[in-house]
Amino acid sequence: MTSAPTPRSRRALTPQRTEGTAAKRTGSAARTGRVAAEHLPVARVCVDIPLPHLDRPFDYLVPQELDDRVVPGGRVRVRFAGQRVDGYVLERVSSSDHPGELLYVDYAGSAERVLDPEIADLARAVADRYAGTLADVLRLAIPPRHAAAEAEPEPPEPTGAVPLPDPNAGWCHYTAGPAYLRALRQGRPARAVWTAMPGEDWPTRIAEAVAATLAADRGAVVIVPDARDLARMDRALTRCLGGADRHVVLAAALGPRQRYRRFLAASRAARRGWARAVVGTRAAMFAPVARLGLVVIWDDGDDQHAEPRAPYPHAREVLLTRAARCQAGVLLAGYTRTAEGQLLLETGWAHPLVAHRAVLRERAPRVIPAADDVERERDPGAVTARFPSVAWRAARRALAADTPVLVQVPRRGYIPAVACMTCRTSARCPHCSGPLALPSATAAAVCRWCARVAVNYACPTCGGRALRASVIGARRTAEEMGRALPGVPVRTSGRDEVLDTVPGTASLVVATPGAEPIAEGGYGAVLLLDTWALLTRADLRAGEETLRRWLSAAALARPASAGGQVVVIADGGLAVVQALLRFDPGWYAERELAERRELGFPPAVRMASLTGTPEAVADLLSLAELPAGVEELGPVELPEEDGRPMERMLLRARRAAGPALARALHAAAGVRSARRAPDPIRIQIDPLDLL
DNA sequence: TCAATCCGTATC
DNA sequence: ATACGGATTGAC
Repeated sequence: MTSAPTPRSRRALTPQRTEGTAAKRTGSAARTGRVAAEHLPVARVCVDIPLPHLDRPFDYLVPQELDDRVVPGGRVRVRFAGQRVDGYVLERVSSSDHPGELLYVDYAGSAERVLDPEIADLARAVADRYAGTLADVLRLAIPPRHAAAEAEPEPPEPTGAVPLPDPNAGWCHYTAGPAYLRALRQGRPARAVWTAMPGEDWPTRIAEAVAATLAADRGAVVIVPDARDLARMDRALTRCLGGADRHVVLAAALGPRQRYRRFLAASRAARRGWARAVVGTRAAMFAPVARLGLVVIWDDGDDQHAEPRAPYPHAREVLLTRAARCQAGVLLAGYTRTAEGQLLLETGWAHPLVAHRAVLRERAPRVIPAADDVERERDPGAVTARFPSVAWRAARRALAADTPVLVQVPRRGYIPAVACMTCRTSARCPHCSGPLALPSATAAAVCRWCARVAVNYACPTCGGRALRASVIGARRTAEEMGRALPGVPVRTSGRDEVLDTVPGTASLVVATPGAEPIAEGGYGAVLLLDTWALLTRADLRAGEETLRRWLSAAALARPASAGGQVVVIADGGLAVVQALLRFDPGWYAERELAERRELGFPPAVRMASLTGTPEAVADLLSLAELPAGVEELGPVELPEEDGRPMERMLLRARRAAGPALARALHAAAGVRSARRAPDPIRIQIDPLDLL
């Protein structure tokens, strides 16, 4: 091309090309002697480069010899800015709008269509929502290629009808339960927030919902937090779907080959139009499924559902987006209800599925709150001191009845939070409602969000002026308790070793939250210890999270009629404890959401956090054309990284301004990366850890 | 007047 | 990230 004064405008007049001319204007083609494919010679490619300003398709010519391997959704290798990079073919088109010469696609390994069109579309939407790039999302969505797995033979299409679930088996105990199953059976996009009752066999209930969906010849995606839940879900699906050939289990932990193999199985089934179920941990939220009719997420409050890699999407949000785009049903499920679930109910987008009160009373264990007296904290080492007599009584009673006892102990390493010395209300910034921190024993409290110093802080609840950082740290109590209860077998289940199940006989099971084994017939007693550590976590979601953990442990107890007791060592006046006592997480979620509305926290608002060096954060902010009404909080200092100071800034916007906020941040990041700004910035939308 | 270097911009 | 073009600088 000769240099024109305004090449862009001149080239814009160039008419759309046919395949022949497209090939001719490529100089490199003449040199290499390559010829473009006759039909649809242009491939629009998403190159695997994470730079925000390159987050758009690039066009390449398809050489004749690769005609049948450069397929929409396939992988290719292309030259980009002088380097060879991988990319995905988004589509094949007859001509390009690109004014310059097109390069040829270098290489296409196989014609396997790993990027389903629905997923490409979803990935774009997710990237937009999270101010990220399509390439980053595709990296989360598509496992790395493993060539050997592509050559393996495919299983045949399963034959025979899916057994129909009985809507009166388990779902009849929930308001609108049978109607929900019926709607799925008819292929309607029924959306529900389900609060499972204690003792519920939730994998079976979910499997029934999946069976109803498959019976309507639509597909389903089920996401669970961890491998243990995945194994349970797999078993339930095998049982309810009359075999293992109608669902695919996906998990990152499988290893590269198995992982790619399973992904291919799902992908090929979807391409053939076989309605199937995919079940997995969070990466499976992007698995291709034909005619998606239902998305399910179990325990959507579990932080395992938040992807730690850019652009940090949350499985709940991805699935909701996906369902909305596909007209699919939704089942947001858990023993508890998140504020996000509550919001879906209050906007009328989803319906509640809650247990009928009478059944709940029948199934629930008895919950006994035991006062958490301040005295004990002076002597945290002594088990007996941490362990009120009510708890000992409940434990001994359960053991005497030859039933197991579950002891839930928080994990170590919670960040100390600041609370009122007198009434223990968490201390919040009077200006922005962020959490306060005590930099040192003598210094005044500082807001972790807006960095304002809270001088003369007064507790809004009791007027107290003294603050203290709660000293937290859960000790392993297993041996000590074992010593106190001689002759009783003691088991532990935690990070290092997670037990799936324990026998229904007298034993002591000490577990950290999320690692509680299921006991045959249920636990005779569940003891919730060191609850102070959970309740005062320096986390906005401390209350919700505490209830979630308590309920998942309490749900494993026997019904009160069979002697099941739950002892929670906390003040019975606290709302969280009240919610546990009444087994009413819906009530708590209402309060929680109302409070977040008042304080301006997600999901009532959209938040964005910007993390980086102070210069980088300031630079990004100066470039970003933020929508009107965005509130800037901070910045606050973070610990140094590689000897460089780091800070974090929060942006608060109305939910409706969320897309515009993400767009503005992505655009600003694009400008920065285009001019090779040295320090990167992490942009997170609605991050879980809003400290 | 020419080469070495810097800066900005595009990457198909 | 490179890669390239145009502007800028500095030595002949």
